[in-house]
Amino acid sequence: MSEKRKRATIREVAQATGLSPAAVSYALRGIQTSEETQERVRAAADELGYEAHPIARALASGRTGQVGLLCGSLEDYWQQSLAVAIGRALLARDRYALIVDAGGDPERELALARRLRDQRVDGLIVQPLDPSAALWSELAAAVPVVSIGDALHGGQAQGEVVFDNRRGVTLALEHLHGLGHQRVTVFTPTRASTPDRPADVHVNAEAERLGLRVDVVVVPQSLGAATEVALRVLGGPGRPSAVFCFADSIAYGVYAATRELGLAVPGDVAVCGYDNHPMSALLTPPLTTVDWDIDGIVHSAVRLVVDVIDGKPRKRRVVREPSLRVRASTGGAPG
Amino acid sequence: MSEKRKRATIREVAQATGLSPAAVSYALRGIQTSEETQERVRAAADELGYEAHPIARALASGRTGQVGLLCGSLEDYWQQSLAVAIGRALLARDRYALIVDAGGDPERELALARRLRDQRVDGLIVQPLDPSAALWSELAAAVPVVSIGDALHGGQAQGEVVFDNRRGVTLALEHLHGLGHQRVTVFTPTRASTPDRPADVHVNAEAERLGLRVDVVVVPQSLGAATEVALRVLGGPGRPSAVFCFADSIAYGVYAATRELGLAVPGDVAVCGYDNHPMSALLTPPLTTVDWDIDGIVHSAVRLVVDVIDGKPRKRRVVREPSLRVRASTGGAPG
DNA sequence: CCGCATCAGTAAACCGTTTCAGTGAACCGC
DNA sequence: GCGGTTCACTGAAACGGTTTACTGATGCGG
Repeated sequence: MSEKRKRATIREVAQATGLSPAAVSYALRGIQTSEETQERVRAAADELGYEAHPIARALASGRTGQVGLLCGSLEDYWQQSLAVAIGRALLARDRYALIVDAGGDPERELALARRLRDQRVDGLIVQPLDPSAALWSELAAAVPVVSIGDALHGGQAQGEVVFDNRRGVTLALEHLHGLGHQRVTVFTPTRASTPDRPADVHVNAEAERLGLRVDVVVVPQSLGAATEVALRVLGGPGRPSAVFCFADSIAYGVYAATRELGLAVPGDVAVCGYDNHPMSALLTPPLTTVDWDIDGIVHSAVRLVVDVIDGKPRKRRVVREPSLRVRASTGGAPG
Repeated sequence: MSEKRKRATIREVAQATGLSPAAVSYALRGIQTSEETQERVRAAADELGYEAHPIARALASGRTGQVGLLCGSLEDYWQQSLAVAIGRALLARDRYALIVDAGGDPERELALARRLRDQRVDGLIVQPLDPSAALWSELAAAVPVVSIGDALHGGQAQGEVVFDNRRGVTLALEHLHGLGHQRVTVFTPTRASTPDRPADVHVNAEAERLGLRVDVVVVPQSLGAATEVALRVLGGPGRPSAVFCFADSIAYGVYAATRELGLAVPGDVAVCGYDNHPMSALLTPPLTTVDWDIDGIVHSAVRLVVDVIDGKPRKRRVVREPSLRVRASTGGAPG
């Protein structure tokens, strides 16, 4: 039941030190003041328990210290891990993350991006569902944008952590092809159809090159929905001998379906994922998947956005290369 | 390359309508003004593309529209799901969540709680690692606090979503006892030792009642760390016939350990979890676990915090009851 | 027709910083 | 010893809303 005592303001610190509020503001930021004054001000601030009011500071300075994080779909466990890690990394740099989730809906993605800009975030990290949307250039003009995964079209983003999805697809399909599979069903999460859409471009190109027959099926990003779709595909006639899932979370749904259908993995159907979520190694059989070095991605994205915000010029574009983790779900390794 | 055009301010809307800024402020909030004026103001605001500046609003009104969410450890997958769901629910109520992660460290928890208060969040949802810390009462005096899980001591929280952990422990231990186990190792995540600590109180009480021998082992909340501890416990002499993990994530580590050690679940060791994360049903064997109805928890917590912020009196305390999902990992069901 | 509310709206203060445009004083080279 | 910088600091103006105190007009009961 402590009384709600008012916090000290910069004016009180100014009064206590006999300086002007402006001088206190400068001193606490270590600029435009003598060492001695800074020391004196710090002492008085500590004494009074003064801490700058972040809202007032944001209004005056135009910087909120908050970064928007716009995720394609947080139903996806890997994206959850990514979001958590980014939030943590931002906090370590004294920034707060505003995490929002488009739920796989490109329109919602754009609406949320607008909302974040209207909240005056200092920067935006986005995993674009629709990299080609015209809105991105408008947004990038108002706030620094860093993209993760697919690059925004036209290079509007101030920073990019690009996934070499072409390489990822190649790794997966070559692996399946090398194991003798002729027909592969590809499960890909909902996305806006764009020229870069991996499932449309890379998959078809790579399949053609390898002489592989592929069927692309769009799957909502949730365990339940993925399970349902997988039940239909694997339970129906003309079951493929292998499936390639464009997210480990989708592969988890496939596992649920194979269990329900009594199919053996990889005996009846081989499964390959994408992301390498930690749980993937724990499944039975462990999931073969394309690994993306989440730490490096997080580090690059946060560094890019913070540097752009702070006005430091820095490499704008980082390309990430995947690697294949071969495990038992494709029969490519002992189980 | 659209130019960074300045946004309209309330003064411009006032000018356009021939009203005072105050009147515009009132009109847009639908108070103290005639219907007709409100309509006229709305039209002008739309015309100018005016949208209130959230920072300025926050400074003047003292409300930021942001709610802090302080998680015990986001290494835990269930807590990740909880955080995501709470963030989504808050957004649906036009609030942003500031999600931070104590990483299992009670001191860090308190430091972060302070930081969130200093950020001027309107409210705080917390999954307390240390419900007994004196700081809570100081915090609760400054900002509405809603606890999830263990209740804060002394009833300082303005809202509580309480987990009946005693019941959860009873369900798990009775189940294992009923299957004939005599010795159970309990893996519990790091927490401050408090009078309410479930592992200390409920487990011991229940074990005594059932005539069960239990060993409590504290485990850091991460898959890797849990695996390591489990390897030591299950690989050493005197292996228990059953383990009870106070979080499904820990059970995942146990699964990894049993795999490495070549132990059969539940044949060599039965495993029971706590949380019922969706992945738990997908493991081989599916994990028996204590289920907590995450949707209800999220709904209650968000409703409590929002109502307190909005000054609506509401039931302060909600108690959640768990149920046991019996699956094959304890041999209690066909696998 | 008086006294008292109520209503719709206004002017100004306020929220607590940062930043801009000075201003003396000290210091510099010459 | 003089013009020009640099240094350390000040006063006031932002930043863009909300809130408080007040005002004139209208309505209403008696």
